[in-house]
Amino acid sequence: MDNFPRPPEQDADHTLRADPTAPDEPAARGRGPFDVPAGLGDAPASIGRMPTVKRDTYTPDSLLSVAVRVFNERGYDGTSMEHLSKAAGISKSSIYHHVRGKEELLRRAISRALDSLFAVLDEPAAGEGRAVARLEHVTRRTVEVLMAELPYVTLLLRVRGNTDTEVWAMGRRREFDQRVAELVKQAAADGDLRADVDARLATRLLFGMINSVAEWYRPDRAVSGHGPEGGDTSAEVAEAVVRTAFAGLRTH
Amino acid sequence: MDNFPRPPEQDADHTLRADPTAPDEPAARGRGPFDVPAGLGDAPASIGRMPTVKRDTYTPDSLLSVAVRVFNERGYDGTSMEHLSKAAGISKSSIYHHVRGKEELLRRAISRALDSLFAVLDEPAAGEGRAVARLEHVTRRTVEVLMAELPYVTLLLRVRGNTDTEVWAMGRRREFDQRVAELVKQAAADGDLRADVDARLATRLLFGMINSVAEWYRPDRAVSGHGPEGGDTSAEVAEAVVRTAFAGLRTH
DNA sequence: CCTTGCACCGACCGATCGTTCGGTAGCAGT
DNA sequence: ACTGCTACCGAACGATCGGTCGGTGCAAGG
Repeated sequence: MDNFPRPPEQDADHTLRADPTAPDEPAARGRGPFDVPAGLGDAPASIGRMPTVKRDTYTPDSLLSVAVRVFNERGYDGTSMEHLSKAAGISKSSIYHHVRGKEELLRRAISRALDSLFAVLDEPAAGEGRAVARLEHVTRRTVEVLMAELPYVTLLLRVRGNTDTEVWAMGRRREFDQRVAELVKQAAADGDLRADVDARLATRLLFGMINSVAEWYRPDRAVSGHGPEGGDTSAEVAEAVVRTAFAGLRTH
Repeated sequence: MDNFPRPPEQDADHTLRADPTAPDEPAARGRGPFDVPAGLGDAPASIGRMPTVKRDTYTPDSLLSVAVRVFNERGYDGTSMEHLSKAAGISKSSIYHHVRGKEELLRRAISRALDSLFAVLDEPAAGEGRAVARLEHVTRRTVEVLMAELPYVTLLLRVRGNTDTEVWAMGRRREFDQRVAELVKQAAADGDLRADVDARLATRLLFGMINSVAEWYRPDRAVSGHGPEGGDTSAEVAEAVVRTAFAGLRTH
């Protein structure tokens, strides 16, 4: 029905593995003093202490980036703390040194996504000019933010509402949606959008197109040069979404 | 970011409920001989036995319809056999009288979705005429099937690849996708689709729009009369998707 | 009346869940 | 040398997981 890359190479069975000591990812690790953890390199600019060299241990944020990757591969409910510890290369109990628990990881990730998305609505171009132009701007920028914060936004889009955190996330997401829906309604009132499709339905279809980018875009494949080989840059995809959504697939 | 109706009214906490005997849904049930199970009424035409009256106990299919509803509310991984037994109004062990286990329920549901979707590609109008017309037909019919088989297709769309069944489902779904992608490529070669958006990307955005219907459509709200109050019928939504995807949101 | 078989049950299984606890090695500051 | 702190560990917690087992009540067939 849709596109997606690899299934997460399969744990064979996901219950009762043959050799329970076999590591999932970052091979045995002697646990010597200076083993660099698995998923560093995307941590925020290290503050204080030794400024550049050595960045060794986990911070809540660097651990988060590992956790979010696993959440997206297996689903939040399908991810155990054991999975996270294997992926991070530290023991299960060590995770609790950095964060309160599994749900805090989810909350941090979703917060980050929501903050980035709401920031789009505060950009000047989202509040000035004709409604249809503001709507196009928000569409373009939302796609760009989605791609820049891909794993965090992806997690947000998949929330089901099973915990308090998830219910809160769904509520804030609905807020964002309604802000955009108002733009659509205004643009329709201006006569800039086709009248034969209801504004609420149009909003939903627009978001359907935008959000679907999270289903197939993989940043490692995007190395600028577009075309059938390399992936596309963020701006190129955003432009294609705007063109397709507003002008349609068909030639005229 | 998108639309959706209610979060599933919250179990408060989802671990360690205050009163472990409190039922989740179909109140206590004295377990008398003629308690009618929770989710009947959408079972296939009852074969054999007493033809009309009495339809009491579960069949694999009627149990499936209950299970799929819960799967969609809580997510597959977030649903325990205990959740299913509460929703069905029978004990956990009784479920195993009808199906082999949790994963068989998933497999049956996904099979049903895939069969319905692939059937669209075998319709005459999907193979005759100009590629762009065939593509429009497949788009329209896929939306209609998605709405008719909503819970089953929704489940398919959310599969993550954690088990063998899920990997198989993702593979078959990719097949469907590629069949449609070929139609897009052909229509682009005919000059009927805009040349400034790559065919692969166009396919993905088209599916993004189609599949997003599963995120917000709720059949109980669709009582024919369209407009701002009642929902829309299947054919009306499908028509709107085709119009929006092929002609775009903007007026010309 | 007796047997058969279906739909269902409570009790229980070992495994795994998220989380807690009591450590310990190594470094910085004094 | 001692203290305090950070980042980590293994072992274990009670709860819950998907699934199995040996029944039980009852309608239908003989």
